[in-house]
Amino acid sequence: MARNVERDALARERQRNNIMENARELFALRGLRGVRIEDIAKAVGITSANVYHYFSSKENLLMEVIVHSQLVFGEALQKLSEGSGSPWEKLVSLGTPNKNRKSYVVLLHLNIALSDALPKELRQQYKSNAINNLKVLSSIVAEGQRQGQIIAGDPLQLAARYIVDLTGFNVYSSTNLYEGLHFRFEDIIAHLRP
Amino acid sequence: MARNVERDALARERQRNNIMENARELFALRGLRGVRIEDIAKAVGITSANVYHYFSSKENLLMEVIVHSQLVFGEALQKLSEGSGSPWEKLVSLGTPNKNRKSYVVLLHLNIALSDALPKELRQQYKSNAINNLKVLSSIVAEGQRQGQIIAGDPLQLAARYIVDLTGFNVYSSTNLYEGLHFRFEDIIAHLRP
Amino acid sequence: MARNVERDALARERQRNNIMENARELFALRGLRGVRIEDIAKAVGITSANVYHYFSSKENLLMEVIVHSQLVFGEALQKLSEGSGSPWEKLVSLGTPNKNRKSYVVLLHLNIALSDALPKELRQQYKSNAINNLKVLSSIVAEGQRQGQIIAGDPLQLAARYIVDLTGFNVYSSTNLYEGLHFRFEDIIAHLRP
Amino acid sequence: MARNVERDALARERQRNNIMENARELFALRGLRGVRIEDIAKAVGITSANVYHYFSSKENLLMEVIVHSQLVFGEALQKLSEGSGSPWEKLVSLGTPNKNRKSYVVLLHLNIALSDALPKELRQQYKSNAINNLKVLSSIVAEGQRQGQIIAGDPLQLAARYIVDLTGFNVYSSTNLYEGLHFRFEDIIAHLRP
DNA sequence: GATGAATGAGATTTCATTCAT
DNA sequence: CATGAATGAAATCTCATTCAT
Repeated sequence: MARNVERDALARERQRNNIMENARELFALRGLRGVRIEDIAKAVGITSANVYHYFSSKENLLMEVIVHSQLVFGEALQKLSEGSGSPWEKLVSLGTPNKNRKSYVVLLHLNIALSDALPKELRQQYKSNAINNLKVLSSIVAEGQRQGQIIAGDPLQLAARYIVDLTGFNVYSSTNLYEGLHFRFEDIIAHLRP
Repeated sequence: MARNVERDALARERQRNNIMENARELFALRGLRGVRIEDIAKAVGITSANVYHYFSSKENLLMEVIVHSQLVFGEALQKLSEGSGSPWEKLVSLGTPNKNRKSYVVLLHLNIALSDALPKELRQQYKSNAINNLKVLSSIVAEGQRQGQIIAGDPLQLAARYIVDLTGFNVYSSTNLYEGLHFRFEDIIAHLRP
Repeated sequence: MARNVERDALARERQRNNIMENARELFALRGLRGVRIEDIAKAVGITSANVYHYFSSKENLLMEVIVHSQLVFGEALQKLSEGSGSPWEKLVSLGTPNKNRKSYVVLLHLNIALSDALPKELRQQYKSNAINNLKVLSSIVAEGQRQGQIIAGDPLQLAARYIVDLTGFNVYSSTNLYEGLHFRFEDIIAHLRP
Repeated sequence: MARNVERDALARERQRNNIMENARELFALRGLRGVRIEDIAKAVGITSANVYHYFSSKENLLMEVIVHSQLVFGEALQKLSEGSGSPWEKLVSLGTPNKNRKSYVVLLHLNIALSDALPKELRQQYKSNAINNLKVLSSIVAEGQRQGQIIAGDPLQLAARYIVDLTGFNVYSSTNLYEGLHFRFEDIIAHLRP
């Protein structure tokens, strides 16, 4: 019995994540307001009504997606920071496309979309999380500097600069406007090397 | 009888542009679904119904805004290209915030938001216009190379790289996530200098 | 000066008729409510606004069209009744397609449409005009009976019966549903011959 | 889980028919533009919004009503054709007012009103269905001829002639213009008797 | 949990009508 | 007269959300 309860809770959590991931992708592609509950439901393969078994409202789903995305990103960042590999490799890997790359695009979009139309509170929380993430990033940068892989300068400022590059690279890559003209992320951030 | 056909046509065109410009700002920040026709109408100072005197639908308005924005950007670019001033100054000025900067952000947003859900035809047209614009940009780059202001390399590739930077800078600036950490565009593209 | 006034009045009257005729045709084809002022204006080759120089409202235009149509039909009927030609020929000619046939189709449609959604007053007036017209028709029938061209019976009832045939024939002809299966009106009303 | 798919499908179909039948009556009397979705919804006893759960647009609803009406008429005709009773009785019953009579009037109206402004495709389909129905009718006529109840002649042509009469009779009856002057359908088609 | 039906609130769109030129 | 612009009122349509099954 207890087993079933646990199993149910697990299944529920899995479905919640499933929904959030689909929602995140859609929010990323079409903007926070450009997505209908039904779009998300369809992507997941369930009905709109069923979404409400997992999230109390669209607003709530949106918030959870934002927070969750940031959390996931933050965790990945932390893990990356603590993991093995040289700082430079870490920085490169963050921007290099792979199966997880989409998440960053999403974050990106959310950033953008956030500039308007979102509860102050959430926006504030989002901002402070972002800054925390930036600090983790800056620690990688600092370590890179120590190892002579990164140019000198305020690590936080350099981390922000790195974000500019990451952003530009991701948007450029995902819009895919100029066919034939591609970049490797490591070239984009090459100017950070000494 | 008392009508002046030319004047009418001009007034109409002016009002269309007026609406498009207001719509652009709003679409840029909130996306198609995040903007009500009434929002646009209010921004212009007319009635919702009157918007339909100029555009057949919200969807159509968006399309026209996209094309129009690109056109305006292209013209500005062309004018800049032909104008006086050093190539480097031209490149810097394009990214430096001023009353027109928003337009570029918009272009950006539209690019992104609409990578999905855009009529193939328009997307194709958009792409080809974008490439034309890129060519103009590359001519500025080439001139810069001739004058020793820009590093060597394929001008088109460098122009694309410039777009990456411009994009990153614009998004970073407009999201305004990390208060206190700002950049000047000329620093962002400094790596293009010899 | 007086000349000009007259001429103006005449021109005005002509334009009014022009509008009414176009309106009648459209009302006939699409129903009383299926026509927008702009449809009528377009058919005439003027603007919607200009229609209001001739008719105070759509409602008013509709009324005038109805009354006018009936009037025209009544006059034609009267003239036919008083004209030369045998009664049978007269009855045949009324239903036989020619450049004026459309009017009858219109009348027809109006009849139908009238069954709903029209001011009581107008409907009443329309009905009484219709009955007057029926009486004129019945006088032709009666004359036909005197001349041995029409079967015996109450002329009014026979006239009504004639209307049934005329209606059926006109609708059948104008819908043009069964290609290849056509009728001549005189065959439709052949049963009225002795 | 607690859902019964078959039952759901059936209920849906029933509700769709319910809406279509109510819509048909209204469209018949007032045409597409003369009927608001809310009128239909009210007649059915549901909300306007709910109508869109079953039909994608008012236009679409009209189309479906047209097709459906024809289908229903065709089925009734077929059943009548195969049923017991003499051919003559069958022909008479089709035109004799009863709870279903309105449907035919509707068909009529739609025919007329839509001769204009109807998608070519639908119009074509409508025509071919109409001809099929006419053939069924002609089989009744032919049987009537065999039994000596109908005059000689091409059954199809006679069936078409019957339609003229039916049309005229229905329109005449439903407009109700000449009070006191009524007909029985069997008298209208008496000329088809030998 | 999952679904289809149903809804209220709100956004888009239409249209008869007015008005300044 | 004639027109294009503008509008208010109303209709169409969308969508997040609830509910019975």
